Amino acid sequence: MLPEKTIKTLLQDTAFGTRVHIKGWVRTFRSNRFISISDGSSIHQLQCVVDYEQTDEALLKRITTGSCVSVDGILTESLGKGQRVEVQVERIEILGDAEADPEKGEVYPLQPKAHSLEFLREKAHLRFRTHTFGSVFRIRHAMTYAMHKFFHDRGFFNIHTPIITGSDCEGAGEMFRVTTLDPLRPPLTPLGEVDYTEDFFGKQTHLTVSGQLEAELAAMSLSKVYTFGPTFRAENSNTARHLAEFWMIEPEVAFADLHDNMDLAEANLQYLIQYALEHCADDLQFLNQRAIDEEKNKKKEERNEMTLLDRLQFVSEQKFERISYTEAIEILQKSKPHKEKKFQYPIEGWGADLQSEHERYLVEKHFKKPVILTDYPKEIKAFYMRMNDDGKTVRAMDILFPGIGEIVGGSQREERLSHLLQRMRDMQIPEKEMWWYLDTRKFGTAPHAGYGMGFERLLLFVTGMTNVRDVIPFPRTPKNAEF
RNA sequence: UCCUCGGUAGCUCAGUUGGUUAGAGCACCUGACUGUUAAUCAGGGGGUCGCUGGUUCAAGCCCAGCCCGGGGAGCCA
Repeated sequence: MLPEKTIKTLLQDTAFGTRVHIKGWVRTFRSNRFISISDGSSIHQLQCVVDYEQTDEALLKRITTGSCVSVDGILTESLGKGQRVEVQVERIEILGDAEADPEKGEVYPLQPKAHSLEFLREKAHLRFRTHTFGSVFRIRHAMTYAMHKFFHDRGFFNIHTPIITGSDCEGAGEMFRVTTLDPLRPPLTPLGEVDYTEDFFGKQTHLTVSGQLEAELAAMSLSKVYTFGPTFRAENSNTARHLAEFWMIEPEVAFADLHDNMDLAEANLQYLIQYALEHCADDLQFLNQRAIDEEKNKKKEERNEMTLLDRLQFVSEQKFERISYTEAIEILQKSKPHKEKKFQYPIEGWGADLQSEHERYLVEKHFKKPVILTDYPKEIKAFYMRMNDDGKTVRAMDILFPGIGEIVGGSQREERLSHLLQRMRDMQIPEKEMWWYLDTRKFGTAPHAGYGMGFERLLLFVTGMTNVRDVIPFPRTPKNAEF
């Protein structure tokens, strides 16, 4: 039977003397008397006090770290320090042993001590049971909820864009193929090529790399829409910021220009951070302390100037700096590291894409706050971004966060058919396959704008974790699809 | 994919210029203790030193190739 109250609510309870029932997993068992139990409802455990003299010794032996127990007892004010309430155990039942004897079976791998994140990544099926990952995934949930709430409260409609896509020109990198053909003996055309007309969908299909183009279609009627779904990139990226399967939020707004777009994205980010500060205080407090402890092992120059909580507070209040790409190049050319030739990649001048180190300089050294870069050269941006009157730049915007880099990438979209067609020809995007996208520009086209926000990158910032593989339950990266 | 650092007990790590039987803390087992907070104390078991090959009288240590992981870069969210 499901317990009436979670440990989270019991820890707040003042009904001392009442009988309570809890179920959960043992974190530690101290002094043959104190069982620290977690049910995941909060970062905190409930201490259950067992009378070892009145309890069967064989049963006590089975109360080990990781085992699952059911407890009936009396809620009391704690006699010891360190916790407000505890439960005097009347009856304890082992629901699931966590075998502790190596001769009988495998040892439960999680000990009541700090494990490395790399080790826990290989034990992703069990890492939910640690403080850190419990906190991370409670926060991940809160951010999912707050994301929907943010858009819902502003009159947006959530659109489920397809995960399997028939177009391979979404313009955002390598795609995973989706097929039911026999890989060893695919049907062939007379020319000896694979005959995809025989495939499940009658054409080549892939996993989506973005829901943007479909979201644009919906925005041309529902005005304000957003997607929040999984996204797939078959890039051989091996970094702390990239996943082959990640979650992305893509709002698309009719009648919005680039400024509206920046305002929305800034409000979006600040709302989520404030929501976390307000609703995830316990978990953030834990992660804050965890980060402080971690920093102690680092060199002075690699340490953060602010704690996690300070950073969240700061970013939720500060206006983001907004500058154009052109201004950014000027700042970089006047910068100390440029003059002293400290950049690994020299500033090539106007037109070149910014390197990570340049973005980091702008965000972490020059402005010391989130920066929105706008109006990039058209050559380094996607075909659907709206051309400026100068004919050289497009209405793009990237939001750069300290320690993370690009957290949002967006633009005002090119709504003028002739301009769009010109760009597609320049960049060799096949018009034929994009007929449905071009139709929106033929029939009642409207100015509109949108952006993509990397959910895991947002979570990096909110939780203070430093690798996206540690903010998604089961990370998919090159050479790793375990669990 | 490139650069770089690493892989030694279940975990975290030490292991000197190549040299006898490869160590510590935690975990585990046995016992003691019992209002603890990652409980404490005593004792015990536990190793294909990532894999393959090479150099050498002798390799955890040197060399080559491969596998895996971290950090950085590129691609981007």
